[in-house]
Amino acid sequence: MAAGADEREAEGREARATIVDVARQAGVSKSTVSLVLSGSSLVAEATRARVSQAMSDLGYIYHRGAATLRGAKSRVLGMVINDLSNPFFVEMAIGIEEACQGGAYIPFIANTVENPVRQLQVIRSMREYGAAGLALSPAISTSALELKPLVSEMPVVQVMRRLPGLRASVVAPENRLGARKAASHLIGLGHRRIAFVGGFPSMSVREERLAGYAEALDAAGLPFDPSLVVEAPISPSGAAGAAPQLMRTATAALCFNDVVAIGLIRAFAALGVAVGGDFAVVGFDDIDEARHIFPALTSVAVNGRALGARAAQLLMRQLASGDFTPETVLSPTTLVVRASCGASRQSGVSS
Amino acid sequence: MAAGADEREAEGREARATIVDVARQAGVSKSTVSLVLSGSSLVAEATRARVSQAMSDLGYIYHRGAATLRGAKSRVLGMVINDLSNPFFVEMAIGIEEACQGGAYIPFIANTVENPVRQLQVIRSMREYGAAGLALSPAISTSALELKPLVSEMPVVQVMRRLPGLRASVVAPENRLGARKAASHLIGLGHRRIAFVGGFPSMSVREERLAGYAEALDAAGLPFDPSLVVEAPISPSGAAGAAPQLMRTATAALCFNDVVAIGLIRAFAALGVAVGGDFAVVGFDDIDEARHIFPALTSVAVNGRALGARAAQLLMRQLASGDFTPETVLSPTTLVVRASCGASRQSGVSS
DNA sequence: TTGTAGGCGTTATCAA
DNA sequence: TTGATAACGCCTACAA
Repeated sequence: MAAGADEREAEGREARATIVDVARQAGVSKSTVSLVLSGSSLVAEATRARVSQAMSDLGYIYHRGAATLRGAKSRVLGMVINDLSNPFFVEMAIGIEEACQGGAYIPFIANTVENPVRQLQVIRSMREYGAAGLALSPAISTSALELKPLVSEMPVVQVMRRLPGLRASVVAPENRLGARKAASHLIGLGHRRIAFVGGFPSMSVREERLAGYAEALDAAGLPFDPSLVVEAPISPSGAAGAAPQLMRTATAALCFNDVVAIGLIRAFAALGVAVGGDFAVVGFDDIDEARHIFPALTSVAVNGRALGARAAQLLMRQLASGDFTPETVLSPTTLVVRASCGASRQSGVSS
Repeated sequence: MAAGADEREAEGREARATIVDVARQAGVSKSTVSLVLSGSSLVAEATRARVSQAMSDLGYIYHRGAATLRGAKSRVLGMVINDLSNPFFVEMAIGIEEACQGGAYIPFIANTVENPVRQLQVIRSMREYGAAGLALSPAISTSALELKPLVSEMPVVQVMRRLPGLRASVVAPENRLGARKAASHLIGLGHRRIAFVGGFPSMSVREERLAGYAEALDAAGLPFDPSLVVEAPISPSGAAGAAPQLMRTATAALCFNDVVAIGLIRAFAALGVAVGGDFAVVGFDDIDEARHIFPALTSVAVNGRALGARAAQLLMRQLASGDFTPETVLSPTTLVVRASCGASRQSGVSS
């Protein structure tokens, strides 16, 4: 008895123990071990204990590949995130993780670094390994066409960003409304030449925020001046390049997001422009640093953690029901006013 | 012919296509398809093209579970990270990812949120899914004993932190030397009551940095005063609690890391203490924000990205050679002097 | 409550 | 250069 185990211990590098080994060690059949593994109530308590003991004696590791082959359900969710160096997406990822823990799913993260090719690889890998579903924050200039065959028959929730051609759920903030609120606030403070800074035309989130910006101008009877819409990479340094131009052509900037806004504030500081006084800056997302930078950044709060949690919940609900019909969830935003927009000017302006 | 495919298209929810389906569609045997999949040069170019066409026609997805069952090697590396909300570990993760791309491995990240139980789950999952190796930055108060059986027969590289009882490679910065340099710098600036702030005794990294701090005091003939060693959670708010006490008992603080140091600077700002003037603060890691906070933070630079890259390279080398003998790699640190330590005091002090 | 007998999709071995 | 066949470890019947 237990000859297999002895053999194994004799050799240096032992082969992975299987349920057959465990069964032999515990003196039961492999079916019984399988029942123990699946937590069935059909097994006698004493038997279960013996089997568990055998498993830890042998260092048994469940072989999920074999299990999914036979049709078992996977408890793994893939999180495909475009840019983990942006704290907002880290918050979102943490929100997804927290929600998964409650639902007994286990999320694996992959960071695509805004690289569509890498994103393709990563999603393919996750499918190959049998992920049950996908939470996807697509990389910039992702092709929905390329993604489609990879994600068929699998529940996918797009978080934050959305791909126009992809038939999949969406969980996103109300970008248009949020941007409109922010721009209206700036207009209310007396600004007439307000720039929109950051991002590139292909980005859906930017289109939405830009639309809100345009709406606010329109509602106030202000002209939409294309020269005030400044494209720039979504990075602190990306915004810096735009600063010299902005200080000449505008009195305020609504930034694509906080990363851009923070870059702009730093660039202005270097140029000797007093943000909050000479120039108003508003961001989007309200990441943690917005509170701490000087001057504190006025921003449209999105709550990435809640957004991620909602996405995970939707995903798990679809997994549980087996109904993958796409849904769209928009979550509201709040304008958080701080010093960077020079709210103190308000009285002066309204006079 | 191709009846299976027709059937499939007739039904709504089709089953996953297998190599048998592909073989039928391409008019070859499944062995040939397998050869194409593994990139064998034995297959005629025309055959390969036909098979590839069939695969994309059917939306074929490789079933890695079945493959590993049969003994194929996995190209997945597990990255188990303790805290992604600390930018330093994000940098480290990005470094690992970048290095993996070069080596054709694909890394999946799991964030354990400093929770050893979750860490156990996550590592178990990665093993179950057949990860080839593990880059592990252990959660606080991880039990090496519990981890051991989970990671046997698998190459593991510990990054940044190390578990005393675990027989696995280590890639870490020279914490002791770095802390010693930082403390010596403060002593050189004339400080005599220097606190060490943040972390808890069980953490290996803290022990090393604390040792360097003690060495510097000793070398300068200063006493080691346990009341100046302040425990605190590794978070911005954790350090804040210590601030009132510190402003009474010390003139400088060497912080466990930048997150703590930044929290301390903010707390001091709220208390009206001028950091860099009344009080000197030094951090560790040199995260991006250290440059940008006011006053700019003096910090011991670690270069998380390089650290991560080195860990990944070590892991991939071990995977390639099959020799998992533990190695230890220590990478040097640099003290980056900025305003928060009040370097301007230097002349005054040396006089 | 436990045991027996396939079969899942893939790869390796051998034969053609 | 390609095809047939036997595992791999697990799960689901069904039988005992």
